[in-house]
Amino acid sequence: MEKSDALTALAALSQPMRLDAIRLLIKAGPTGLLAGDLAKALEARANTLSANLAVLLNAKLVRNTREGRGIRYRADMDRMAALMAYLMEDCCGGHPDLCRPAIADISAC
Amino acid sequence: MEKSDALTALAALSQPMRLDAIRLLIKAGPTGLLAGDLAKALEARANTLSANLAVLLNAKLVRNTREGRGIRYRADMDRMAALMAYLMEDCCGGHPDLCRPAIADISAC
DNA sequence: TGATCTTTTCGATATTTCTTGAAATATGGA
DNA sequence: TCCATATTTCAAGAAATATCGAAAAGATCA
Repeated sequence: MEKSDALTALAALSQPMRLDAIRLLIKAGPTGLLAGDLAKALEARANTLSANLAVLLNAKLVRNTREGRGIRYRADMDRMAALMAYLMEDCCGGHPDLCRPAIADISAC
Repeated sequence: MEKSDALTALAALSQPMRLDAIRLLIKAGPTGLLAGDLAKALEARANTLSANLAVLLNAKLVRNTREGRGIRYRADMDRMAALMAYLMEDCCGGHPDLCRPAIADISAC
């Protein structure tokens, strides 16, 4: 992951509604959630949530697919894992091998 | 970690100079870096860097100690690990046990 | 086709954040 | 004490971001 991608992802996550949204999507797992259900769960207006989901989409932290009238959102777990790997890169005082395996395991969730 | 702590940490990380700074500090390990050396490495003005380090301090992602005329900064690896754990909490579709061990390992770096 | 439901887009305003120059504070040495 | 070095604090202006109401776009069903 490149620096600009990490910055975009971190900025996307650093907003209350978006942080709640992605955690709900992560919790929901591969099934994901419809935008409308997410709006209900978050007690958010449809247009505000839509704007925030667009930010998460732009950061590639979520993906969406149309499903009848609704649109289903899913968290991109690989991207989340890549972000965390970027943050911890070169940790352990120049001995990254001590950290990498642990980080790799997260992407297997 | 609570939601407000995670938001503060993510906002702190989502800025170019601060992201570079914490990664350098993580790379530097327990020794950390003097503010002045960090400023040179980042080619940043002292006051701008100081403002950004204050944001990282407020987020508790770094700590500082005076050392003669200089001030030494160190990354708080426990806090970084806690942030990542918060992000991945309840992942794996309600079976967090699959993820927790991997995340716990990161804090051992 | 027309009615309805779901979601997004647009335009405006309010708030927050970033950077900078100037000044202040703290430490160590002559 | 006086001076130089290192870092922070303050105030202000520019830029980015969040939210809202209104309206538009896409999809389904009678």
